[in-house]
Amino acid sequence: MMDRDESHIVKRYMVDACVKGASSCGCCDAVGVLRGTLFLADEPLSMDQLVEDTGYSKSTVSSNMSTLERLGMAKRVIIQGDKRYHYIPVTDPDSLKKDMIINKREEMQSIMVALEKTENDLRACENVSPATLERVERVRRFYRQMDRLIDLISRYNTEELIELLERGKG
Amino acid sequence: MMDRDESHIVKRYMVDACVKGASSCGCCDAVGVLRGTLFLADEPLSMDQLVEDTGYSKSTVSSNMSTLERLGMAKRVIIQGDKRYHYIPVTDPDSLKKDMIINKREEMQSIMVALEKTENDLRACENVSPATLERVERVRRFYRQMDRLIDLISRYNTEELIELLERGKG
DNA sequence: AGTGTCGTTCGGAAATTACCAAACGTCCGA
DNA sequence: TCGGACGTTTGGTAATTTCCGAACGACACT
Repeated sequence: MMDRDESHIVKRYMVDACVKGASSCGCCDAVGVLRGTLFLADEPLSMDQLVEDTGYSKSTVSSNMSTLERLGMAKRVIIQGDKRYHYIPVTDPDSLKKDMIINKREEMQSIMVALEKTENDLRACENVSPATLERVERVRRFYRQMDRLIDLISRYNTEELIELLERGKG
Repeated sequence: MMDRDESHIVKRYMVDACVKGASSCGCCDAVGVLRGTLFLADEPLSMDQLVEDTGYSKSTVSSNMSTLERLGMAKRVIIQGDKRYHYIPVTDPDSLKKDMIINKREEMQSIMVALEKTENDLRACENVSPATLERVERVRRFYRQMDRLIDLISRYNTEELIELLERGKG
């Protein structure tokens, strides 16, 4: 039998996992804690409940819930007869994959833009070694390829992709 | 004609791009600056040169170059008749992809381990709602799928993947 | 062994970030 | 139009992170 203290221990793993995941996207711990809490809740949580469950202040919860929303990891829902917001975790695999890819892609593209500018500037520059230019070109090709790949990946759902790649491997 | 000041401006884009990329893997700015500098160098750079070019201290360069190495973005090379280390940027697409994937995969797996523990603990727990358990299961399935997918992706090189997916799309 | 050159590690300072409490704006019902 | 319940924004503070200089250890050459 599991009492309340033990249930906190259960939460630990989930929260830790989410914190780890969050910090690897450059998010602060609070984002992970909130996501983990949301996952293990029996029902949509209001901000007050999140404040109580996590121990963070209202302002911290508010701002971090918006980043969680922006990342596509949580959603607001309306509860009938309650004017407060309530949050649910996003668990649908295809949504999660989609947002994961969208975020990664934006990253890629901003790097690509910078690489493009660099390449142009280098070409306009006289005393630059061909090797350097070649190197920048190569990296840019890499990012362009990865971007293309991510685009293609986004057009399939996960099962399709796995099947396609397993088949292709033969 | 481009003088030294203008060449610094050229560097800016590249360095900025790398800084952005670095911070999205949770690395500090110095990692990005060092990578960018390495990309635009005409030859392998010693630590002293990196210190001079970036303005960082020797200790900062040293520690951040090891993370750059760990991430597979830079490599040490031996220059004949010079006992100092020299660094070159990794620009080979397949190496870059491989390391990108390895890092992502380690991330995934540590999350999966935590999710597995959570799921087991939840099963051992009496008063947990089926909906919660279902939610955790779903997320775990997602990460398992993504891990499988990443594994498959790592078995192809980028061109093969792009071709396969373009063909599959039909 | 002694000396000089490298690279890493360590402790403290500076800068950045996360967090909180309070003030603020907004929406709804009275 | 007022009052109350919510959520967001804003300064200030505490904690973390980054960075530097100094000390240290390793290696090669004498």
